Amino acid sequence: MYGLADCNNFFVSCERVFRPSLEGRPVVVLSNNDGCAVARSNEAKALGITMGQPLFQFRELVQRHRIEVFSSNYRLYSDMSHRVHSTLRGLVPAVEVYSIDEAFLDLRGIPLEELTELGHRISRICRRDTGIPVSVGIAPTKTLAKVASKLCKQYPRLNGACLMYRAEDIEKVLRRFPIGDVWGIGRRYVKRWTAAGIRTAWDFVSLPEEIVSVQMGITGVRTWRELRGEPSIDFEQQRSPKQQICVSRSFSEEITSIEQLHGQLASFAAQCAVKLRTQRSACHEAIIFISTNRYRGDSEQAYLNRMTIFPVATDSTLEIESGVRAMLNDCFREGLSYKRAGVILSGIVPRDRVQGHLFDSLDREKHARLMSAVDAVNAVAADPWSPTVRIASQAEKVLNHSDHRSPAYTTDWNDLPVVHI
DNA sequence: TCTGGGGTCCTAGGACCC
DNA sequence: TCTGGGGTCCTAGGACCC
Repeated sequence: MYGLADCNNFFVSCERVFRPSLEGRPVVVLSNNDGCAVARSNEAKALGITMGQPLFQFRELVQRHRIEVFSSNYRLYSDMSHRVHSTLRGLVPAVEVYSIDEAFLDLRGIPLEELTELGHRISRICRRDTGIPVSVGIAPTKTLAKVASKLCKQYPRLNGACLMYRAEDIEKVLRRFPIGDVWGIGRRYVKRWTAAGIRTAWDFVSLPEEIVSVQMGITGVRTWRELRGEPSIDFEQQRSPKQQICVSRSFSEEITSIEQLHGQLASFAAQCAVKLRTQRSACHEAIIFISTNRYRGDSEQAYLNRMTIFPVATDSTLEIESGVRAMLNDCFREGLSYKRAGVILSGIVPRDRVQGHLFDSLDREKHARLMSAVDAVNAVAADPWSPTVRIASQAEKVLNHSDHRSPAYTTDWNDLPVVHI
């Protein structure tokens, strides 16, 4: 049996831990740049605010219902996420961290009759030790565990845990479960299946395997099998290193000068490099892209990008940034207004297995020593957007709105709150 | 006026190898 | 008229996830 522990309205719950007076009130957390709603309390959902809805579309609701609005505060959320995950590790044999607010639990070997109580215990202890409400779904496969955890949210009477394993119970649930809510079936497939009269998860599992295979390939067949109770998606305890690392942002204002754009891209490059070093990798490729505001119909649109190849895989901020600078000089077009840009690193290999190069002229030892010194100093400051030590081309100012940011309560003592009552 | 960011996996087709 | 067989690697695009 597998479990899925899913934090309820996670970002909102994080804010509520430190502002208990927000309990019972409508709360929304916004995406970067204060653009869209990315987390909503149940009260905010009830007011009709949808996932990903732009703030300007529901400003009036905010006023009318005194909705509490927050900019996203990832330092707080990722620290709270670590707390939840480590709490879970203390309660079950193995945990697969799936996302910032979800973890799969390996429950093989635990007697069936103990599972419901275990689920409730997990939910209770997470709440007690971290302040975060957690829904625990338990079922024979990961996909069904996901279904079960959704039921917890739908039915408060389940008290945070739902065990689902008897065939007749599963059928009863799947018959009422919209196909689009199934893990692995997204918008495109919903459209296709609905057009064919397949609306519920039960309709889907009742299809012959060949049809699913032809329409959706092997990934669809896995989902189909999982819904039928056959485990087909591996449980992966340790996280594999990322194969691609990206930092990108929309700017709060449009940028026209190459110098200003360079400052932002240099910051993105530096943050990418930190992520790369944190996972002890090096990269063979860097890509940049710059683009205009895609929502503006009244000006010229462009999406420009370049790639650089490093013959010897690198994790040096200096080397990556100089590649970024060259690419920007190459693709920048005068006269456009840029709204979004990003840096992507790929061709990622483990740092201790970097292939050397006969004609390499760089003193890699020296770069490595410098980078680890820089990382050590910046780790103390904790804020990736204003590091203590940075290369000169990095912008000092982030061109980003975050007008409703809460303090980084748990990680930064410079940021400690005034008193909230 | 205002519209997020960061990832993964699979497949088909082309280039290339012997 | 008839034109082999068996592979690998890479890339772009499409789907998905949170």
